Amino acid sequence: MRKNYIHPVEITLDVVCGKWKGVILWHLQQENILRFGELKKLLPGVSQKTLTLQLRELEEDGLVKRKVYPQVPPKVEYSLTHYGQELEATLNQMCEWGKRHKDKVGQNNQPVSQENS
Amino acid sequence: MRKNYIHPVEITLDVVCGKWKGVILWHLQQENILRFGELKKLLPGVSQKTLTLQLRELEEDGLVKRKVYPQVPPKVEYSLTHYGQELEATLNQMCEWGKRHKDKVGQNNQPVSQENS
DNA sequence: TTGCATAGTTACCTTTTTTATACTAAGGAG
DNA sequence: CTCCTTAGTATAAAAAAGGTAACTATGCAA
Repeated sequence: MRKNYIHPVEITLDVVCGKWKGVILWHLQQENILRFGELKKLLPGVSQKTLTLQLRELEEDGLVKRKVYPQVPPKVEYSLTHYGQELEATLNQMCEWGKRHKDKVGQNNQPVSQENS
Repeated sequence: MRKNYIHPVEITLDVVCGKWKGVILWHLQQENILRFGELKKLLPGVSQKTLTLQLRELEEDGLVKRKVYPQVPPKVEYSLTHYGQELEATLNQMCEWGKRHKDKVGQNNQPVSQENS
């Protein structure tokens, strides 16, 4: 157990709050099955290490299933578990809110004053 | 924007992913208006500084309104903005998922409070 | 023999986030 | 005059998260 949660929303946030987890879950929801390399291409900027770690945590939290094919070169497929699939409504809500507010977020902290020295 | 988002869900996660932000938003959604000290009591374990910082970030992201009464001792009231209120559906979804899976994520969990959505 | 393929691992480092502790302002009560 | 109140600041420290670059395994193809 990682934490004494004060409220159920924290449980959800806890498993979903990693820099890339939201997008990972979203893509797995769309595509059903994705290989490691496919995910990597879908997340421009992730490092191998970070992607591995995010996937391992999602797996540990029971959201993602990891299927390893005993081949060389390796082949690993990721998909949502039943638990992960039940996040669909939440992810959709987050997507909707995000779309509505993408123009709003973070516009009041623009460091624009470079006029005088 | 603070980041080059590759998907709208990231926007939402970005403004909601702070250690205490989920519960803060939840309580503000329930109570409409809360003073700083009331919030502090509702979040056992939070430090003054962290609570201040979380609230400042929520304010900066346009989710929370801060109303200062020019008194001594000071009185400051926090409430959700319209933007913040629009997170209601998302928060409710997260709460529901969290309740369903509190037994899954970490087995030796203390029971979470059963406030209703 | 060399090189390529995939899905990692490892060591090291920087940045971000959170915590702990002490301190402040200004009026009213005693 | 001193203490109490609230909503913070200031400073330092610790912890967590994420990034970079190099390295691994093993079968196959040239």
